[in-house]
Amino acid sequence: MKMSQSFVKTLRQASGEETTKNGALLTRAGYIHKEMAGIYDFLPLGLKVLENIKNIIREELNKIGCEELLMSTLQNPEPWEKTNRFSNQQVDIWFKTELSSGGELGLAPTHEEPVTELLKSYVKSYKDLPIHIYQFQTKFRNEKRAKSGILRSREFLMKDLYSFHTTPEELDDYYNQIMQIYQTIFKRVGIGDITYPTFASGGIFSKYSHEFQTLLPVGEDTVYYNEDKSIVLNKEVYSPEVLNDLGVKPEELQATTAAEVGNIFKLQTKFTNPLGLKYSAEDNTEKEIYMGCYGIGVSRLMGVIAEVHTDDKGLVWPESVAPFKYHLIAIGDEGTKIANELYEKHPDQFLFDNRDNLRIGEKFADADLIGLPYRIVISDKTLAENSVEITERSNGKSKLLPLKAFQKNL
RNA sequence: CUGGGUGUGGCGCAGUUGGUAGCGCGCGACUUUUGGGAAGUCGAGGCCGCUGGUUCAAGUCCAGUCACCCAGACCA
Repeated sequence: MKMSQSFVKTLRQASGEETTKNGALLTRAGYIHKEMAGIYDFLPLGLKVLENIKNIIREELNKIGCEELLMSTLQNPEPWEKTNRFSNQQVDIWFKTELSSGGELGLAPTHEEPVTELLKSYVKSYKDLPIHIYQFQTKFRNEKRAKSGILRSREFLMKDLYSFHTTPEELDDYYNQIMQIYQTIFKRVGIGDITYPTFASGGIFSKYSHEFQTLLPVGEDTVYYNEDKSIVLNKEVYSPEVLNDLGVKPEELQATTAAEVGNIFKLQTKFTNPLGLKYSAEDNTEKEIYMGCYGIGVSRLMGVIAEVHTDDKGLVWPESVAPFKYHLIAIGDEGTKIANELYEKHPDQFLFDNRDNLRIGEKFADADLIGLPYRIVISDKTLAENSVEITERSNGKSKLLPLKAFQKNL
């Protein structure tokens, strides 16, 4: 991407409305733009980060045979009425709209009902199970208080996976498998060391669900954790009974704030029964289907990664999710010529700051702010040694690399 | 939703006892600069969130309303 051709500009100061690092830095660096409270646009760089995160999740889920689909956002009230989740009294975060003919519609806050309803058309026999399907989809939740940049939005991107099984044991196995996969995903996007599976309330059908909590000052949950035993539990389930269950004593736990980046539930038959999703077993009797759901807030995850990976100069993206690997800057006529050639050969690898008439300091400052893993400078100085200068964003260390060797590795 | 705070050029802010709006940055043109956010000259840009009221006169006072921020509550 050539910066001269992008409509996006970096900002020296973020709007005072953004009080968190993720909100302020992502805005200043041109990744996101706020429309309203909790409603954001993802600009070209921000979209690339989202896509990188999505691809990591996709790779991991596809490895274990999950199928991706894309369901509708507009919701028919009927299935939701069967589980008593369409009324504003029961679920107070609905955005609702209507057909021109007057019928009421909802904008999906989650997808348990429609996905269960969908499968009624396809699941008949034990031979059709298990099923694991997921999507990346925009969800709408009318939060009373959106806040913290893109950590708590009213419109956000979510990965939601649903699994359907013939037995509770099979659901348990699958749930445990997802627990592992999630940890791989969070590791790959660069927050593995501070993200923990966390005991949280499991609703009526299972004692616990698991949240994936990233320990973070701006997080809105309080969790208790014990690093040695690798135990983390949400404040909402903190009780003598639960501590006993988990085998920890109160004095072994430390309280801290955390941001929830994922949540997995064993739903059992909570949705399949009321919606009438059943299957015929080998003996031709009708049987219940056991369901699980597994979410990752993708746009929130981007915010959490941004919140964690920063320094006083700006963002410091992990290479796995960075919008580009290299931030390319040329100095002088010859440097510009070589940089252009390099860019034309590998346009996907570089964010090329080819803006005219900008002082070099400004370009460096923007490179730091935008936070790509490596900054490449090509100038008369480096070309005198047939080299480029490569600087790691994470530690600021620079070295010269022979131009040919650098090109070879692209 | 409760409590507190804030809405004034693109961004950050100032605006006194009511008298017709200003600063910094940014933006445009030109000149000189060019390895860490340059300097000069000239210039553009504002229904002071919105609606109503008081007044000869409202950014300023009053009422209503919308939006935004913070804390809390909520988060299936």
